[in-house]
Amino acid sequence: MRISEINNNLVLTNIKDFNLDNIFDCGQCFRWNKQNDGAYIGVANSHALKISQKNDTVTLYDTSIEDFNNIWFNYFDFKTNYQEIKEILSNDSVLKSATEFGDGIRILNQDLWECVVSFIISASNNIPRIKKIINTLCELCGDEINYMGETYYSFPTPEKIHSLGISGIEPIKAGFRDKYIISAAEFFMNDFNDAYFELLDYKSAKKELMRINGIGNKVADCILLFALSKRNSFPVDVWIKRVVEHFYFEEEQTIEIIQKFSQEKFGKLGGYAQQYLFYYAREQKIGL
DNA sequence: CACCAGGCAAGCC
DNA sequence: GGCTTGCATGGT
Repeated sequence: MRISEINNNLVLTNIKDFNLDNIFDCGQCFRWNKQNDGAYIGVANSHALKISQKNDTVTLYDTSIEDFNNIWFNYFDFKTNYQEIKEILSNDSVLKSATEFGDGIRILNQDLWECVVSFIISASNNIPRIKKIINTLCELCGDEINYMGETYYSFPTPEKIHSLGISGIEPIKAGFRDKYIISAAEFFMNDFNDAYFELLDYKSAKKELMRINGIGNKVADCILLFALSKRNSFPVDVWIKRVVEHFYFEEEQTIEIIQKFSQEKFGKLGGYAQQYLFYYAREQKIGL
């Protein structure tokens, strides 16, 4: 990767294993929106960003090299060698196809608190509505971010959300999940924070997360994978269940069996495998 | 009108 | 323990 600063934009050249459509459409994040010109605009870590790609050149608009180093380099997981991961996963014929299909997927390193709330909202919900609820929440009580002449909103703090209470967040129409969001905010105002979880391994971090009402097995695994760098985490949702059953089993299996099978099969690369499979299952219509 | 959506908790046995 | 059911809301 080579970085040059042109006007106020950062231009990254010779970028490998990186495709914005793959990254933003594989279901890991909810705050990026495609523009008419093909670029994406989103907010992460209280910073807005417009980003576009043409082949192996990626442009970050109106962004300083400091913000790239402090925020976006880690957010887009540039430290990880995806070529190597795909090579290893390709030993399995199904993953060979899935990694070719979702060639430019990367797992974003997302904010913990935002991830907790986002995946609480994801339960028994569909992706367009998850995005809408999160966006409304940010507009309701996030801080204004002025960027390229437009106003965007940061993800609200636990304190801010908690101060509104269940009735206060009613406008976001989260339905039965509203009480879970408020109780999660309490945890993050008291016992929980980033530093606390950094000390814990996969199993104990999962146990702690599941103390929160609204966080079960699958939601916890998503948070571990997307915000806590537990790349062995293999979240099993309905799509993953279908795709694993389709390729590796003759008939329907329980979630527990799917999860155990996949974790043993993919090991420390489980999270990457899960993302390639999820994208493959959803985008490549294979009769699932 | 049913049925479903990146599940979960509570209530049963 | 495992299994069933209700859950808010919006889209088909």
